[in-house]
Amino acid sequence: MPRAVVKPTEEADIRALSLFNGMTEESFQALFRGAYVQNFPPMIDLITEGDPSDFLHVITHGSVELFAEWNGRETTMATVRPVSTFILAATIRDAPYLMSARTLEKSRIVLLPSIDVREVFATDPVFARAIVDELAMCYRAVIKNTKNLKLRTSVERLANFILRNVSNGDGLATFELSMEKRRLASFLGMTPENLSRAIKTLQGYGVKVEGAQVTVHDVEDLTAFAKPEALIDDYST
Amino acid sequence: MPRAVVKPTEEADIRALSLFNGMTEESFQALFRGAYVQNFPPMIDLITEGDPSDFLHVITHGSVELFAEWNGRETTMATVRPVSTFILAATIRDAPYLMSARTLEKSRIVLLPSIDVREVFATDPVFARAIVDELAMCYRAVIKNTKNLKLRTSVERLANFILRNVSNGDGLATFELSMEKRRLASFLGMTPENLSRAIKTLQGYGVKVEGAQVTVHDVEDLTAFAKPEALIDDYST
DNA sequence: CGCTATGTTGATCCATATCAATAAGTGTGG
DNA sequence: CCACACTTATTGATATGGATCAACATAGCG
Repeated sequence: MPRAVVKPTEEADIRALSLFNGMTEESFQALFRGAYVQNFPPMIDLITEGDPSDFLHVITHGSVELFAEWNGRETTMATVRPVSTFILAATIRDAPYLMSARTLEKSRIVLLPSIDVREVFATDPVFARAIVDELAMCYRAVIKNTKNLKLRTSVERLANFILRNVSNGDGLATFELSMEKRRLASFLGMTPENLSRAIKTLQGYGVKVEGAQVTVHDVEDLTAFAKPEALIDDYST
Repeated sequence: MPRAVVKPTEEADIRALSLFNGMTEESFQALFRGAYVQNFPPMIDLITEGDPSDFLHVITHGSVELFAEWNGRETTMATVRPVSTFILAATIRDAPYLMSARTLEKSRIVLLPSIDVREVFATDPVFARAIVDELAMCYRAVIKNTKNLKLRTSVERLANFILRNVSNGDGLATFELSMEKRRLASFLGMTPENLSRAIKTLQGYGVKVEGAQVTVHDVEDLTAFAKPEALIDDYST
């Protein structure tokens, strides 16, 4: 694999991540000494579940899908976007990956040797604290996701997904789907056919989907149906 | 609430937990200075989701159910047994609990003020490392659980649950259910009625359930059906 | 003991998956 | 730039896993 230099602007982006922004320059350099960067085309497998976790991955451009397989079935676990890290827990525990990862678009990935991450963790208390914060947040995100899956029907999950995305906007109740519908379906725990029908069901609550463009005409109405709540739908805590 | 002294044997049990066993005596004492212990009857609510996380909980006797609610529905997220901690992530992030907890039997709980946990975390690198390990393990456990839920049918989940429990035994393919069936059903993501039928279905694979006693007559056969795999069913990594 | 909660079984309903056909994009090479 | 191939999305028909409702059995527990 061709090893590329990390661009200065890129390094700055990564350093701005909460995981890295408080650490000493010395620690940061120690982390990046063994790092390398690569550009990947779409639909390239980056990691396969079960493999040893040699690198902490940081995505700086593009998008990556985390997915899992069992007995011939496959499900989307998450989609990762810049700038963020993924598979931190496996790196920390020096344990095999539980999920596979593939690029969805042309993507740029920084690879930090896991051994360096563990090394710096041991010497830089600020970094240690940041890793704990990050892990605790990831843990809580997965718990929220489990509640979402177990307590809601597929239409309710879709309704809340839509609300979460439009509310992030600038007041205009519209947004663009950031992934293919079939991946969204898998992420939400349903089939593509079922997603199509769920969208139709939500038309009754003022939701219109044209291609990737989602518009909510009556946020009140959709909210009354979806009943979003912080302990499931707020990804910031 | 009556505040009780932590018994020496109990303190030893807690110190033996991987989370605490490497830390300095000084740190350990700092953690336990503000600690208190309480005995609770069965079916007492210990914490309610949404509440601020004032204490890290350690269960030393009994059993505790972690559950979540939304829109009038309730689901069992996990059952906690001695000696282990729970709601570590909320404590670390100083964020509201995502799950509620109630005692299932008479239980003894040690409460460590969250503020002390965060304080000692900042000063004791061994403790910091242990917390990270614990959190990473918890994170991975929830990911495994999500894979279990999304990739398997309810009968498959039950089959793997049974295998996981009998294989922990002494070679004899039998074990006792550690919780009521309705809670097991909820944990596995199904209704009690459905669990009854799932058990019947597994009779065809040599599973017999009499009360709480589960016997597997043909582990080979059940394994062939359940297809357990480390990346979902092994809780140790 | 008898009450109350839990568990089982049966009948039925509903949500979601599956199968199948078509339509609509999307990318590729001539 | 268009035609073709291929993937994705939609729609309809049907099957099925699982939920719900109801009745009854059973087991804990005061």
